[in-house]
Amino acid sequence: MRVLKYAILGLLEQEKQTGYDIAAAFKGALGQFWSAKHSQIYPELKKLVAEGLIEFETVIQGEKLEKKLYSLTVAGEAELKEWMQRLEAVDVSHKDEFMLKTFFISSMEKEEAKELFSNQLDSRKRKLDELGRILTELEAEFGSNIVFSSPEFGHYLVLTRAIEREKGYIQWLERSLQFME
Amino acid sequence: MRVLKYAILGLLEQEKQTGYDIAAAFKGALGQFWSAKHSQIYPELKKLVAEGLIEFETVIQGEKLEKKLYSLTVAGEAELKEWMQRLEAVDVSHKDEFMLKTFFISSMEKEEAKELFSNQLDSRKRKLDELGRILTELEAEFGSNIVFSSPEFGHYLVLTRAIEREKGYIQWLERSLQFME
DNA sequence: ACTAAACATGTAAATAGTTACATGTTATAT
DNA sequence: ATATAACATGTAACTATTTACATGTTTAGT
Repeated sequence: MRVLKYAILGLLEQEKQTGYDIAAAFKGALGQFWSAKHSQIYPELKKLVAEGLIEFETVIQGEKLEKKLYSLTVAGEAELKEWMQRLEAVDVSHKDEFMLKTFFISSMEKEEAKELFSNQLDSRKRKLDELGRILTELEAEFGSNIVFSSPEFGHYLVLTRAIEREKGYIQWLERSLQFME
Repeated sequence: MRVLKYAILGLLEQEKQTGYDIAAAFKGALGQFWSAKHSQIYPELKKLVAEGLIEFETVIQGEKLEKKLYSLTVAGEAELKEWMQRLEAVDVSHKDEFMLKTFFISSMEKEEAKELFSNQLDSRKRKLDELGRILTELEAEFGSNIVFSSPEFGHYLVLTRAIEREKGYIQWLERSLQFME
């Protein structure tokens, strides 16, 4: 499927940037739904250059640090657009190791299961707090007038989705814990 | 992490079964959160036998079809238990290609974006219907008295989680579409 | 001046997962 | 009888991803 290819094309469409910047982007809100390590990014960038979808200019940072600023070619823009418009089927298995354990819950003692769920609940709550803080920052910077045409609309949508996903998970964990009483 | 290893151990703890049965299990509710193809399952089974975590007896089906019924060894049971009790950190990136596209939504025309979201909404609604039917079947078979000690409690929890996940996704899609008006 | 964190780029080796190749048996419906 | 779907097991090749190895520069704080 080469999804990383499109992730990179999409990021470069927003802004000229280095491989390092791309790796950093995956550490933000985007990383909730897609990410890759630099060891995967650099070879992919090389491949995309070879395919003529992106190009780069070498820029000197400070005295001698050479960094590569990548940008989309016309062909790259076309490929990105084609992928964006594709209507793909919903993929089934969003892998989740915790839910795999849950499936096997009958092999556990009730107290063990409760501990497992409580611990997961704590982690999810902490993550929700963190996401809430990021949203607050975004709203502080752009106000509540983020609409379709705003460049940060995508960021906003992804954040709200991540937050609601956590909320849903938390509710389910709480109800499941009650169920175990 | 070798999660497939634990998926197999967990399934074998519930019941003696063949590689084919394991592949079939991933096509049910469990498959919403973990799955693997038979081409990954068979080599993993071989590896687990070599490690002494599972063993098999060859059974003749009909005239000459040899099938291998796998079961847990004592060591396998211990490994499964150890994994079940592990309190692991929530992993960040649950990869979702649609959300990746969403992040890049500002590169689209509004009408294109609406089509993308409407299409996703339809798929999600169809999936929700399907999951609802499976839950109805489960409740028809076991009634609403599925409690912690029931062997189908894990199945029930996983199904309810899958259903609520879809509901949350659908709500977010609907609100996002309204936002685009 | 010095140090630590952040910036910056790569490769190698291993593991995980998918698609394609390959084969044969058994049960069910017509 | 016969065809089809389901049962059953494997390997090969490729793609995707992670962990580890490897190196060097720049910026910001003390």
